This record gives sequence, C-alpha cells and structure tokens, in this order.
Amino acid sequence: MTISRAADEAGVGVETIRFYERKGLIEQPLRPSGGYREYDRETVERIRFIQQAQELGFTLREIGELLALRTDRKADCADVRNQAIAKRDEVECKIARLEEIRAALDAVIATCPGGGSLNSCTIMEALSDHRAKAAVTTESPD
Amino acid sequence: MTISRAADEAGVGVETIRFYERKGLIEQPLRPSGGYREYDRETVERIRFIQQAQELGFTLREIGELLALRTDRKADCADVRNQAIAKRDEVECKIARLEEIRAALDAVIATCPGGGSLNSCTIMEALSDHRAKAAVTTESPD
DNA sequence: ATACACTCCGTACAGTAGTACGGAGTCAAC
DNA sequence: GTTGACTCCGTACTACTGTACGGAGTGTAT
Repeated sequence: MTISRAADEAGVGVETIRFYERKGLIEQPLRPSGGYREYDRETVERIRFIQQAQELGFTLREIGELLALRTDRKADCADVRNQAIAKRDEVECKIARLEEIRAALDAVIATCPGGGSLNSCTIMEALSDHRAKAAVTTESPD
Repeated sequence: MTISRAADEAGVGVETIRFYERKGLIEQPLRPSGGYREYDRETVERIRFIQQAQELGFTLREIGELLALRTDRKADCADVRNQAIAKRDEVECKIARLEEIRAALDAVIATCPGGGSLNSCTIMEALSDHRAKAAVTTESPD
C-alpha cells in the first residue's frame, strides 16, 4: 500500500502520516521499491487508533504512551485504565472551568441594558476591573 | 511608570507588555527619557482589561475588537453584548463536546476489567477501531 | 519512450500566547 | 565615575498539530 492509499484508508492526509512518522507514533515503514514507503493494514489501524484517541481528547504525546503500552509485554490493563481515568478527570476540570466562564458571561449579559452608549454598558464595566473581580475572576485561568 | 513597574501593577511580565504592543493591543507609549517606555495608569487598566477578558475565554484577537469598540464613538452597547453572547454560545459548544468525551471515557472505563493482560483490555479494544465507533465517535472532532 | 501521477526530502509556515536571549545603551545611587 | 539594575531591540524558541512548497526522483501505462 502506498502512502496516499494508506492516508485514504485511514482518513488523513499524506503529510500527516509523514508527520506521525517523524513524531515516532508510527514505525518506519519498509521501502522495497525506489524508496517509496510501503504500508500494511496494521499501520492503517494504528493511524485510526490515533484518530480515535484524539477524539477522546488525548494529545499525540499521550497517544504515543498508549501505543508504547500496547507493545509492552509487561504493560497491564490497569495502566491503560489509569490513563483513561486521568484523562477523564482532566476533561472534568476543563468542563468545570468552562462552566464558570459561562456563568460569568451569563451574569454579564443579564445585566446589560442591551442598547445605548458604551458608557452605560455593564459588560465593559465588568471588564474594566475594580468591582469586576466578583463576577469575572474564578481562580487560576487555564 | 517604567515597563517593569507597569508589568508588576498589571500582574504580567515585561515581555508580555512588549508583546501586546507589537500585537496592537496597547498603544505605543511615550518615550521621554532615553527611549524608555513611559506608562500611565490608564495603560495598566487596559492590560488588566485584557487579562479579565482572557479569563472569560476571549482570544487576544477578540479582545482587540472589544478594545477597538471601546474607543469607537459609534459603537453601541449592543455590539458588546453580541460579542459576549457569541462567546457564551462558543463556550457552550465546547462544554457539550467535552461532555461527550467524558461520557465516552466513562463508558470505556466502566467496561474495563481493571487488570490483566492488554489482550482483554476493553479500552484498547475500543481504541482499536471496528466496533469502537459506537462508543467513541461523536461526530466532527474539534 | 514519454507523459503523468505519485513520492521523496527538508524546511517553512499556520495560529495562539507568550518566554528567552544577548549585546548594547541608560538611569540612579554611592 | 563606576557599579548594578534596568531597558532597549530583533530574533528565536516554546508547545501543539499539522499543512504547504519546490525540485528531484520513480512507477506505470500507453
């Protein structure tokens, strides 16, 4: 399978495959003819694995670790589970943070008269510091 | 006020101020002595405004627009309100997406035996495509 | 044998938000 | 008048996930 075929099968671009290769996410493929990369079904699966994991919010670095686990004979299912749990906790933190932001935006929108000069715009006021802290600040930013 | 003093007052780094200046978020300051930047209280406020808006999830580009509105005589409170509403909608989309991810991770964690070889690891299975679609895929990725 | 599509490679670029560096100039104090 | 802290500038680098480019080589079909 050529690189463009593999890219099609996996649903990514050719350059993406070369990029993953550089990043060590997929192994160096054989080059039987004229230096052209030769891919098998397994590598396509591996690329799909990467895509799936990305959809779950894993970074390429983390996916690299998962892939390393996959070929590690000593690796345990619990290792993978722990990774997944850590990622879920991380996602939960992000959600909580975004919910705070949403609440702050809602508050600010609710008090806005919705028209008139900026001098009486409560949103601008809220962003212009002083009193703003209560409505806006929510501990450490991301 | 020197740049380092202004940075302290605003709670950012010196380089950050120069960066904002390059980005056009703050105006070119006066340089009365030896080419040193001279800041006033108003600029510090402006930098704080930027920080506040960042905490609400606005990007620097969007903040630049808000700041432009602020000095635009024709600007209306409704313009600001619309920006805030658009941002809230955006935040809501992100939350929804993350909640899908969390659900998928929860599902995958729940079915994991929690120990044993990777061959029986349901998380790895889920990531390894085929059947995975149902549990993992949630329409367009971010 | 030649056209055409495909592939090779390294490098640069995209956007986001800064941070770091190094050599030179400057300010205030002692 | 010299020390030490501060500032200047442009550039490069961080992290992330790719995308684009351009000139050269190669495989396949006609």
